[in-house]
Amino acid sequence: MSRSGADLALLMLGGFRVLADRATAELAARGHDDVRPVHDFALQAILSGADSASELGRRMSVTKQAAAKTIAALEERRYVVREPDPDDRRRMRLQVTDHGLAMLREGEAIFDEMRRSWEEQVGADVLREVESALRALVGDRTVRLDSPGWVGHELES
Amino acid sequence: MSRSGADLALLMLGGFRVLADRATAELAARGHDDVRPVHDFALQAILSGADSASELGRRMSVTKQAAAKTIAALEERRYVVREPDPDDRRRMRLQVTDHGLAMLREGEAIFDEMRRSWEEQVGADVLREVESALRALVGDRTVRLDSPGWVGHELES
DNA sequence: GCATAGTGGACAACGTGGTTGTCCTCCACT
DNA sequence: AGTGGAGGACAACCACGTTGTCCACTATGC
Repeated sequence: MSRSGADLALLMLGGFRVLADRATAELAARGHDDVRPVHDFALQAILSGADSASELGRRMSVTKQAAAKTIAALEERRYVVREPDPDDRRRMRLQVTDHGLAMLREGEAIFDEMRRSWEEQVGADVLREVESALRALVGDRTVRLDSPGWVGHELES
Repeated sequence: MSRSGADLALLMLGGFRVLADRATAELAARGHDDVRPVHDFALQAILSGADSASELGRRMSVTKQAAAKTIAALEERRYVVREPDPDDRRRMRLQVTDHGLAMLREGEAIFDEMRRSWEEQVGADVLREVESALRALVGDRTVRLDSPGWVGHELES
């Protein structure tokens, strides 16, 4: 096979999609429907300090407008609240709600569980190698999440 | 770190994106601008027998409408031509042009070269393990390519 | 031979998650 | 006080999917 390079790329995309699709389904099963990993990741970023739209945009390497849309979605689903910043009247400070924290915890557990089960399947040392090899490939780049659509699909069972 | 599961997913996405972005840039540098890996993959599928919109849709696990749009893009860029099928007057038979073949060859070479260089970086046996571990995760699922936007960005250098 | 079911394809409307571009408010600095 | 820059909102647009509908044609069954 001479498509090995392309296949490899597809394999990575496939791996991500499998994980993301399962996580979406599992999250839905646990009561957080209509949530996709983007939301989880964004929430994570907000929690770890990206408390404004502009800042969130920077962290996720998307425009502030895109970040604002994500935030609007999160707000609508009650994962975050926005309140005017008393110190800077331009800003709307973001705050993760309890509901958001719960979702975050669920997401974390789901992803960790998937990792664990894969580890069981292929072996701990192989997984370690996979991770470090991927890290070598990806380097220090921030992983951008601007991938509309990649995750909004049903499992194909 | 307790985000290891989520990080792992992100790592895969990141790996894919690094590969895809580089391929896009490299393809552009070689005269095929405005081509993204989707096009390469679709062309590949057409070449290997998916010679109609419906069939292409089936192979790529998208609707025939989506496939038709991809085909329209490929046709516009002169990578394929559509001509009426003399035996079945409903069909428009697809044919990859020389220009398309050239792009395919370039794409292949680029992906293979990236694979080779990664192999050099992490070692051949590690790469083999990565591939088989990923294959174990992905399973027999067809990797869907319905990932709008994931690849149309500039490298961040 | 002919009605009916199914397939290929086109068109339109829509959804999602991005992008630019513009504008306004407010902060910060000279 | 005036000016530059940051935060944010709004609108238009793009890419790439999705449904839904419709038509032309093929294939099948009586």
